[in-house]
Amino acid sequence: MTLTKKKRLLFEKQAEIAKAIAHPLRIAIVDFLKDGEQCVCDIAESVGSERSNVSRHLSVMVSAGVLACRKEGLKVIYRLRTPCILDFFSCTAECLKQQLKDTEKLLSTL
Amino acid sequence: MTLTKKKRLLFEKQAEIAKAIAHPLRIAIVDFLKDGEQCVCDIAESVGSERSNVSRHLSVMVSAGVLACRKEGLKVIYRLRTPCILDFFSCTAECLKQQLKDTEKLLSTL
DNA sequence: TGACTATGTGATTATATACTCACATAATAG
DNA sequence: CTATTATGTGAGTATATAATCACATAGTCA
Repeated sequence: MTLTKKKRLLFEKQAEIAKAIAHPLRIAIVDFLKDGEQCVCDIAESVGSERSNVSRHLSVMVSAGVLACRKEGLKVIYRLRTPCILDFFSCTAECLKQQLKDTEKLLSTL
Repeated sequence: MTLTKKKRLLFEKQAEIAKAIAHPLRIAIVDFLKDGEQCVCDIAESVGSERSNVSRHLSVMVSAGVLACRKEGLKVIYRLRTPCILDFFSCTAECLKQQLKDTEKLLSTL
């Protein structure tokens, strides 16, 4: 137990944000929202899942502070709250590239 | 089902990477490793958890491609494999700031 | 008002994950 | 060889998460 309470709390918050995008469907949602806000029904159609399920995923991401939403008539429109979330995508790309590179290096020694 | 197989696979990989850091202890580990590689025993002491538990968390992160490791005598030394993972930390900071800002805005209307 | 549409939620079930303990493995030193 | 240390793993339990279905709510329009 060498972590301070402050750090511990920060790490929990950070983990909550990471958790909020740690699901293929939620990644798909974030990807879909990168070009602008969308309603639940369009999001559901885009990612190919039930509305009730999508609605739950959306609320998780709102709770974590990844998404924000507003009502517009019958619809609820969701949007990314911080564009930096998209940086995560380029990092994952780098991770996957690095994985590929390491695999190639391993294979070349055989 | 409007997602292509290719996108679906990519989103799964990305989610796996996100999952790999979506835990307070794993965030703590990544934070500890930002200044350089470390062995399991030192990591365990730093984050304040059992070695067996830490070992499991480490293997999850290696599988996802977030960490890499090497043996050195009795010890196994872990390190971040892609520095961009640390960018996630600044993004979460931005998310938390934004949350605070929104809360303040809400309170000011009362 | 009633019909319709979009969204959210309760309850259930299935699955995944985390933690602990005891034990196994591997490297090293004597 | 034995003892020691660092690490990893199997099994069990507890908890968290996801998906589905049925239903509730809220806004719109005739």
